[in-house]
Amino acid sequence: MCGRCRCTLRPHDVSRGRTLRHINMDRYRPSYNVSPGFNVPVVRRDDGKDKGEEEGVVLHCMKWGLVPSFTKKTDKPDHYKMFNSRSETIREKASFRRLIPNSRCLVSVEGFYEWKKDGSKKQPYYIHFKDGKPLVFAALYDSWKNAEGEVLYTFTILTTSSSSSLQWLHDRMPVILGNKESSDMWLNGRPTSNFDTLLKPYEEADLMWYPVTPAMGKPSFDSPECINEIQLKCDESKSISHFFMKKGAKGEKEHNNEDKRGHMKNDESRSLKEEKEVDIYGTQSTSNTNELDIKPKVLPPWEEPVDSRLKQEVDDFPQFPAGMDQHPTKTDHTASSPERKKIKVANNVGTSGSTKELPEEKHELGAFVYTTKPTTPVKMKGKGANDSQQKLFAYFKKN
DNA sequence: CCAGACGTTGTT
DNA sequence: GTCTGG
DNA sequence: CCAGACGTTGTT
DNA sequence: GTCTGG
Repeated sequence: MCGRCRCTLRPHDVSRGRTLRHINMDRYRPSYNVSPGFNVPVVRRDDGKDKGEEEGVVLHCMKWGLVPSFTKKTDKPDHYKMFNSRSETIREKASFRRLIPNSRCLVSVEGFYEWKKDGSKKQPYYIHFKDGKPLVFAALYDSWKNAEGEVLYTFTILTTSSSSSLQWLHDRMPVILGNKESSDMWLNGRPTSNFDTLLKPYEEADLMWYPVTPAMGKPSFDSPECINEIQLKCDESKSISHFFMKKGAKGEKEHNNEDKRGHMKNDESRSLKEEKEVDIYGTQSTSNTNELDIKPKVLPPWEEPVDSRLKQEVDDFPQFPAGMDQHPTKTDHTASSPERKKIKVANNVGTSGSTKELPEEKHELGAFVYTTKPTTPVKMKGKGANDSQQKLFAYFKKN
């Protein structure tokens, strides 16, 4: 994958010293935190037209995130939909297939970011070449004309499976053209060429990486700080262990049943700096074990845990029939009057209810009959929702 | 014939 | 634009 | 890709 | 969680 990168290169670096004709380069803004929708310089062929151009190659600033030429003129361009394209399937996909013969281009960046997922936690890493030279990505571009007649050039970065050394971080990586031969082939190859040999994971040992501040996750955070290496926090269990160690008596019961493998996993990096010593015994200084975030247990309604008492109450309800997604009304026909026990529940919450007229449908479930029909939505969360409603909301979120 | 799609990623 | 599906 | 929101009627 | 916005 490749959804964020650093491109602070000078135009001269992108064109590798060649003097190329510039197109829209005034739009280029170097950035440590480039995301889809940004203008990025790409190198592409410029055959056909002006014959006098050097090398038939231009340096063209385009927006990252492909908007196919057949996109409806009235549509709002969405650069996040196709900022990547799977190299394995570009020959099959209508949006990419037609670009392979004559719309290949090269994207040069100093490095890119990848987020490692650990359960619900995400840690960004910066990946770059050991010697700092630019990474050259294989890309495809297209142009689209909007309703005003303005032409928009966009590109998509090809992806492939990850190299063996990056597999731990992510299962996809951008297609990196690691030498002049391969980048020349992608740029200058004949329209009918088979480019399969280029569209492979980059397996050489000169790709390096290290963890960076999670603050760069915000697309507006553009600063050299994005690529500063950070010291990863210790493994959760270790931190907790230290927390208890400090408070409790030192000679007390040891926390021996913790996962002892955990802290090694989080320390993956391959950086220019000296190899870090592996802290096998967890005796590393606590100096970087920053303040433990002890959040007060005040959660917004949509994160509130289900109250066990109410959950029990709701669990007594039979499951909704499959496909029921309207606001059902439950009627307990075991009661003497059908109207006596009518409880409205909602399983699509947070929106103002459906207004379309739907026929009433009945679903029998044991002693109960569920009736689906458009009703005023039950307020389930936020200010104004009562306690019971919020708990119901939590319940339905869980199921 | 016309209508409709046309994409990747990840997965709490 | 071009392919697939009805 | 990640960040950020997640809400409305009627009127105390 | 899930949707929208950048």
